[in-house]
Amino acid sequence: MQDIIVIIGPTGIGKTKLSIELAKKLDAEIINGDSVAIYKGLDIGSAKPTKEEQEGIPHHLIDIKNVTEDYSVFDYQKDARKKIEEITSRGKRIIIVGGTGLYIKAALYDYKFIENNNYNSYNELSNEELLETIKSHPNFKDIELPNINNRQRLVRILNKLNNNEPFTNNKDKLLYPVKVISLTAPREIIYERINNRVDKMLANGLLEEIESLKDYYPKSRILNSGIGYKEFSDYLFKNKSLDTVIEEIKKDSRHFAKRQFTFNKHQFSAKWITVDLNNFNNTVEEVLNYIK
RNA sequence: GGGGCUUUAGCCAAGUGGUAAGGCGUGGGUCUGCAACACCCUGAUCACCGGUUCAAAUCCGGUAGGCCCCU
Repeated sequence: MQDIIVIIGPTGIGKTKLSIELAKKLDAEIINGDSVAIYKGLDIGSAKPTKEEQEGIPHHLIDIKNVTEDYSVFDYQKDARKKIEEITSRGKRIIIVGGTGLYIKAALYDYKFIENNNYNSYNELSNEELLETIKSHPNFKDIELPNINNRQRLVRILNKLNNNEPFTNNKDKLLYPVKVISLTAPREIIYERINNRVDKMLANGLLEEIESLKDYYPKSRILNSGIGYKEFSDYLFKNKSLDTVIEEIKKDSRHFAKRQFTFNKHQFSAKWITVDLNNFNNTVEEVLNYIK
């Protein structure tokens, strides 16, 4: 099997563009690695490539869910692995692109999840009590515990213990041959691009997209957590000003980009490439050289 | 020319005698079922000079910047 090309990097750095250029030259198909582009209708705010921008390259795992549906790493792991097999069997090369590091990592590495678990949110327990319950649980062994303030993770651990799920840690075991390209650029430039891109999204009709989704907000997890969407909740249902919302989206995107850097730096073993924003072809060439 | 107010980290800001809250931003980090998630860490001797005091960001005097009023 040929190496899977994986393209990661902070939001707004040009991952999508690079993936399409590469796909054209390598006769590859693209698997989306972005947790928001999974959803139908979230086009502008997720910076999903339009049909024209896709230039005829097959794109997978885009628009496969409705905003009212939930989707998780586990689902992605299954879907992505299935796509990898499928595309490989057709003899085509694969490019995985996206900003959701955990999704991509869980698909490529030997992360263990099991089917059908029961989930309890333990609303009646305080964080302290959660921690105590975990520590005194019969299945509790040497598990690394998260910070006590991290309720979300504590609840997950307790659920794992109850369901007797494995805690095996195979995060360094790769399942496929890969070449990971991690895109970077000076921080100030990325932040500037992010700010500009948000303005562009609004000019391209983000507000209309939001209005069209208004009815789904109450019961959609993704609309209340995705950057570029969640911030509009207060605009639609309270009356926060549009300007404030726009500033929040920019801020959240900048923070996100920073976290992506951290994740990519420590969770992947990658070839780091500084993007040439003045002449993107140089970057494409550089990546092609690396792949060959 | 006279009078009053003001000056705390990149920004906002609490603190009126016992040795500097907090928020934002920034930077760093964690990461196996919400991951565009959740969470952790991150900074100052308080404009400057001098005085009072065992002890001053806190009181007194002066200098400088800012704001306001009067002539």
